[in-house]
Amino acid sequence: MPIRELERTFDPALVEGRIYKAWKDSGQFHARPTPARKPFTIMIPPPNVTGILHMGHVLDNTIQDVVIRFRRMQGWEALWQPGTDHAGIATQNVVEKKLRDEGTSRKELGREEFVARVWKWREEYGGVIIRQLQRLGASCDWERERFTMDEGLSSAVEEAFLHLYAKGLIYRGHYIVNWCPRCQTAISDEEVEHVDVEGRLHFVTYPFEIGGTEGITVATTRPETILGDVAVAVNPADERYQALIGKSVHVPFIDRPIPIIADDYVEMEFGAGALKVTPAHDINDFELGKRHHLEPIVVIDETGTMNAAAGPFAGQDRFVARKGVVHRLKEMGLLARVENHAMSLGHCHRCNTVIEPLLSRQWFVKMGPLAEPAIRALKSGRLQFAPEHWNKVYLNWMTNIRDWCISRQLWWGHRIPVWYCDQDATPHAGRGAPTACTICGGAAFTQDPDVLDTWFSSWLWPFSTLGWPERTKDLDYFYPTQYLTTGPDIIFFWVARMVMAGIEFMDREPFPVVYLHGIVRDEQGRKMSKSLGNSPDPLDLIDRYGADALRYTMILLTPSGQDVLFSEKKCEVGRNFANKIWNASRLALSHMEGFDPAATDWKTLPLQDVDRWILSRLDETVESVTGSLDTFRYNEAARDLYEFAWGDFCDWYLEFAKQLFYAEPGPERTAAQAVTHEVLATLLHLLHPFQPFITEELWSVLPGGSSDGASLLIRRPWPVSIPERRDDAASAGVAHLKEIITSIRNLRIEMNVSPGKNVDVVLKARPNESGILSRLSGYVRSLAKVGDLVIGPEVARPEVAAAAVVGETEVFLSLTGAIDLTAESARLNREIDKIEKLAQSVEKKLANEDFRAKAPAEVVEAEGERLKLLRDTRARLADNLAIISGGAK
RNA sequence: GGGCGAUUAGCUCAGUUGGUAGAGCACUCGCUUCACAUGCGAGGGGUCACAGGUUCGAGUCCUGUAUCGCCCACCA
Repeated sequence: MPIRELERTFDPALVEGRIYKAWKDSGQFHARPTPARKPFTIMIPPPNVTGILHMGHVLDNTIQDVVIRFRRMQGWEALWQPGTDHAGIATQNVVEKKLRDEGTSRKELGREEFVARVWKWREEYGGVIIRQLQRLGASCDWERERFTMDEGLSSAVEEAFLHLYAKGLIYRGHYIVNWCPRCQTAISDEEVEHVDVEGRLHFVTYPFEIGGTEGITVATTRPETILGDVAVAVNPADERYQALIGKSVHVPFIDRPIPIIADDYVEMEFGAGALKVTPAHDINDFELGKRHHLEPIVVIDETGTMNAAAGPFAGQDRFVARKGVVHRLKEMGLLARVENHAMSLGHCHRCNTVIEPLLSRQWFVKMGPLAEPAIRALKSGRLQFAPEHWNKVYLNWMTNIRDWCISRQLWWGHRIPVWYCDQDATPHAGRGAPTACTICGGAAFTQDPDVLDTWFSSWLWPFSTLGWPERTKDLDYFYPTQYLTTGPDIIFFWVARMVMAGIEFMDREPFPVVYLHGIVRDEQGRKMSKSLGNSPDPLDLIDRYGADALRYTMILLTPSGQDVLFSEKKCEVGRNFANKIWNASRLALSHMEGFDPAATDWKTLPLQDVDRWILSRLDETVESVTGSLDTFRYNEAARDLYEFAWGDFCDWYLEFAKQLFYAEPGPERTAAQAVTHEVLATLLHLLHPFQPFITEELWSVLPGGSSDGASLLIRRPWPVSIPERRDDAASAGVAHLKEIITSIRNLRIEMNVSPGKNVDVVLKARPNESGILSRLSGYVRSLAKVGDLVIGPEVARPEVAAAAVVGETEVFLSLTGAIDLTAESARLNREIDKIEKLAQSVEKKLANEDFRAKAPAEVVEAEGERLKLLRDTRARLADNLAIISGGAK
């Protein structure tokens, strides 16, 4: 193809849309049960339906797309299952905000109408993130897109609930839960984010007599909960309080008499050694209260406001009340002192409101029985994390697991499939209301108003998306999946729970391997967030740098499991690399006229040393990239490709090949075309998972490539290693050649030879190297701009010359005109010093008897060889120095 | 309180069985040479956090220390 048909600079905007359409139209993303092939299944971590693409998604989905394309090319029936998560709280919040802007509210609309509005919102905006993923190049099987509120997935949720209910693993009860006063719902322990804060520890005296100031002093960080106190507790072994145990004191403000009780739980050393007991608003106090049969008193309601039981503070916000309580205590002389106190405070994962521990009636899943087999799965090796230190994190959580609060006081979500008899409140679990109450025979029922935690649907994702509870063909074929990758932030929310669900409902772990990548941070190492404004918009980056560049940069930047410090400028690496590939292809294509890869007979092609060398390097690259992808070292694969494509193919091979490209047509020229074509074609295959758009585009214009649906690069086979291609002798020869060329270029600059001027060079080489160097002499001439070139074992040194030693070859740059002898001798002295230092360190090593005796023979031998070479090099350089010095007089 | 990760060139980071320390960016010098200035060529720059230990040999293995970061945890 004539080169003018490809733009001088790669422009992603011109190709991305067209290529993506070609993939989708060809149906190449669609996976179906194929008996002849093995399934390779990846489940997309379903993004929030409210979400917009952020850098974390970019990393996550790029890795997955690299993997799925790699496996697809390897011949697996590769399914990447996409979809979105209904995200109960997040979505409800978004729609509620919209209603507020419209001047109405959820409660005004009523439940049914509100849910209808959420669905409508989802129709309008829910697809944003899906379209964004497509722009990134994600090759999901979009025909299979699922949503956690779909009919099928909802049915799976009911099935799971009823199954666990029947087994006695779901129960309902009054417990202290994490309550978000803003979202006005209970949340699970995992949804609470603990933040270290500097709190205040208030030492409050509870008087023996009403109105008195003599009493027992307790320490508390939450003075407003004083109103709900039912006891003061001390340690039974604490001598200070022995006499007081069993006596009673009065709660300030409301003068309620409460007992002083003894319990081991109280730490004598902490605070005042005495603890106020508020069972309704503290998890520990709740347990303590149960042990001592104390009735909890609720003083804070579900909006975080003090209720009627809070006496004088009723109606105040909890934090306003705290200030008021402290102020009044001081006035009453009951505040002994206040200390600063470092503590950690729970916040709502969704809205960052301070969590209120609240006594309420909720549904729970009993986790112990589910965790046990999930622990065994890891210990037996059927499940592994990568990097493996996450195994410990998983095990630690699993072994200390607590029951899962699954009910949410929301309207958007899967409603709990339990109906209560209107007469006697007996609960009945089932699909739809029962016909008659099993206890009283009543026929009127009301469904539980609460919905289930969003993760109660997400944890079923690996099989619910494939049809469960129906035993579909897809489910049989594609479950279990082969691989999961996600961020460590959802290891408990999602990963661990999927393992438990997979084992419980499918009798099989959902995946054998979980790869956890790092978190994308900004350059200062801060987490990217909306409020900090430090998160670039990935779509904007795609517009400016291209999806290929963004993908490649993210992969290159992400070593296994480490966090990534991202900045926009780093996208330039990926962009420049894409452009390099583009231009190398332009060069190659401009010399392909008349070349037909199908007609290539490799057996008769007159391959040269440089051809054998680049084919060797290509084969090494195929092997290393495949190996790295197999072992989740994506950044290493990307780096190896970068080095091969840029450092070997572009910098050297294409420069070598130009010699023949511009030569007369003939077998040698055809060989150069064939090798260039082969290397480029293979390179495009290897790069395709990382840079799908540009590689697909170039493949479509490469001879033998095609853009028709059948031979899209996305469906081409992954290159395999061809060991016969390796040629160590040619590789060593070319390595030597490159060093010599570099050395001549260096001498030219050191000697101030102008870039445009030819120089004459003499290479004095060992007999065994003269042959290959002579064969390669044309490359020395063109790449180092050499005029006369003499090569041989017995060649004469030019009279006026700058010299260098490369391996066992002496390089002489003939300088006919003026030579700066001072500069040259200074340079030689520097070189000699460098060699001398190296030689001395090797000598010292070899002089060590222990080294000679204990190190492996081949290491000792290699060091010996090295010393010989160093000494030889030094001697030759010294000779030249002597000649220079002689000539200088 | 427990666990984990990090500490290598000015910056961001690679470095998988221990055997002569690497890349990109930045920097210096020189080049618009017929694929590419998103480029080409040649360079400078590192007691691999610190202290011990194992070893003929340690960035790499072991122990400890320091600093930073993350996760888990019911001392109010």
